[in-house]
Amino acid sequence: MSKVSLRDLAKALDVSISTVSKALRNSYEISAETRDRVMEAAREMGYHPNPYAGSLRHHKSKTIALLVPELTNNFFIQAISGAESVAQERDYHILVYNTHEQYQKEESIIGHLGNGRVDGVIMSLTSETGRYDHLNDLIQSGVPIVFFDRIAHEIETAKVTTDDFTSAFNGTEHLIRQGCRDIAFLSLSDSLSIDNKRKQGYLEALNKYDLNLLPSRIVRCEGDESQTMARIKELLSAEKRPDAIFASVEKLALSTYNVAREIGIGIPDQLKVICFSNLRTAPLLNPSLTTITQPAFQMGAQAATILFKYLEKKRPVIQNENIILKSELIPRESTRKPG
Amino acid sequence: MSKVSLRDLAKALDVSISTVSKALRNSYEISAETRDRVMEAAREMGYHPNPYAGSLRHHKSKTIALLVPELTNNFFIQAISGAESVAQERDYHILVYNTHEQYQKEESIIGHLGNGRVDGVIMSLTSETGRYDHLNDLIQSGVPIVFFDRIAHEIETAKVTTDDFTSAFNGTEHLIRQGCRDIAFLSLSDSLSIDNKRKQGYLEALNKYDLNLLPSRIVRCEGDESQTMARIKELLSAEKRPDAIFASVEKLALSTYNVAREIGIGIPDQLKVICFSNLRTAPLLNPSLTTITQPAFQMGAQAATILFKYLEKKRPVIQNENIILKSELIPRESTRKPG
DNA sequence: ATAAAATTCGAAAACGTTTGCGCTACATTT
DNA sequence: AAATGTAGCGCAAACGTTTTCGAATTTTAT
Repeated sequence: MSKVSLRDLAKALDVSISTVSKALRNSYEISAETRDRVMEAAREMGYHPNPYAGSLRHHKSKTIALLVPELTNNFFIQAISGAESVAQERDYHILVYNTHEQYQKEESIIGHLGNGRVDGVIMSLTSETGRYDHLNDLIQSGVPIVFFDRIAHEIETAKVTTDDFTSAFNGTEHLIRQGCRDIAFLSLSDSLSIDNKRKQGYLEALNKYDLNLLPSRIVRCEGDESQTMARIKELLSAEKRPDAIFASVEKLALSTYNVAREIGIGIPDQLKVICFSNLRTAPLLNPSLTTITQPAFQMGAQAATILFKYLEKKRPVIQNENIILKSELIPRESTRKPG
Repeated sequence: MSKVSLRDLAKALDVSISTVSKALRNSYEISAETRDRVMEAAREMGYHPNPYAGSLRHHKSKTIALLVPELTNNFFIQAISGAESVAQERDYHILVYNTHEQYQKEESIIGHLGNGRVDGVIMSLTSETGRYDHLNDLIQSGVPIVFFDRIAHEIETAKVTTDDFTSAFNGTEHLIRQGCRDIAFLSLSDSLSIDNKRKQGYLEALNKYDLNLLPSRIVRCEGDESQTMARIKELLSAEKRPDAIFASVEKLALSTYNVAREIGIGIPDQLKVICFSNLRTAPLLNPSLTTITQPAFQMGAQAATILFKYLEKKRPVIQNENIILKSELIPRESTRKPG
């Protein structure tokens, strides 16, 4: 019942270990007769090869790591799900790590990955991550990385993102067309690639329509839920408050909903809200939420596909490549024009 | 830059491999001086031990597997997150697998886990799972399993669940007190432990209040989104439709919302809805959704804690144990009494 | 018939660790 | 001065595979 090794099989069949090994891998060196005997015995005794012995021999683990800054997040979960589905097809295993938006954790986890534990890494950066030595070291040690969404431009490898600039531009333009003239932008972190792209798209749209910007309209929301709620409440309680909110990420929009409800601001009449989001319940919210929805599942699947393509090579060095998928702007009640 | 092994260190320092190994593990056999030299060199040359070599030696992988029937599901994600957080504390690694509600996948994945790849397993069953041979085999081969939520009563091990019967009873009672007299129950699968417990709690409440049950009021919703939508639409379009829906799982409640909106049934006035759910946006829905919320994060964390407790032992055989955590009924608009 | 070639298998090294044991110096005890 | 003890280190086996190479046997060719 317990572990059965090649040696056990060999002993039971009175052949050598190497014969058993070869028979199981269908080597031409082994006669059909012995092969069948071995196969039969292997099934019967419930033999499963020890994966780590093989890994040791081949310097391949058939395992990849997936690092995300948050687990309880619809976007990242869908991305993980996408990567998982293509990994499952290829009989790869996935180690999942939560970096909790902390650079220190990211660095520590990456440090545990460079010694053969995984063949490759798919990841999205922490909002704190500003230096990339740990990542370069990992790549130098022969473990390729594919980034998705929150990428490091500085590193030469494949990156799967969405058209953040254009989407943010379109989203902002949408707000303007719905009559907004004073749009605030809720951002997560200054060091985040996507956040900056989105901010620039937002600014570009303001520029196109000659809307001038108060510096206080760009609000960085770091910290936990209560802290961001406080920042948003401050913004919305001011005597001249914005007439729209562009939230860079989903949770900031939800916080906005909560604050608006708390201090009695009506959406969309007094405040319009749009955000990047993969919330399945966006259509069911009160009011239903206008979203820019990223193809999260496809992003994860794409990242995995690229990684596996390179893993098949002998020395996998991933070429610089930018895969940019399109997000979809879905207008709903939260940005409805009055009347 | 690339892989550096004990051998490389030994060569560089002109000592034996075993000296290096012992020095790094702070063995008393090694002098403080050489220990420091070794440590220094290890840091300098960027040595990280190959985990699989150690696994091979120790028959321990410092890795556990997590099997869930769905990934894009708030409950399971929170549970995974809980397990991940305690695993990270103890420097364990987590392999995540999605069984996609398919028995065949569950069986196949479990088959890949019995050969030393993982030290233990935390899992929730597929809605298809009716036989448990694969799980018993795994346990027999020395890999302990801890179940959470969707458990197998037939297997002697630790199981982390919630008070499904009581919660369902209370939820149903809540509906009755809000004036409902014809409550339908939306179920996922007949073979699922939790589903049956919940159904029984529901029936018990009907019984207590002498409400007799039409058989057509228990609706099994298998298949994909469109199929369950069809079943629900059928239920709600009948000339005598129920005045409340108790959804066994979150997604059935959301489907109910969609159907109600589609065919113009007002919640809560014409139909009240309650469900088991870990949706963070439940308070923001239109109308806000009354939920029975399971302590998903804690369930995952508990399951992991128990597993690790046993993994520290030499021969980890987990004793039969039922940990039952309490869910919380949170009344909201979707079950509000008229007037 | 013998030589050559093909078939089938086993011995052993290797992957990178850990660890029990033995060996060498030297220090300490009688 | 001999006997014993100890500190510090290296040898080698082991974990479970895969794979190269050579040995043994059988088949085929001459």
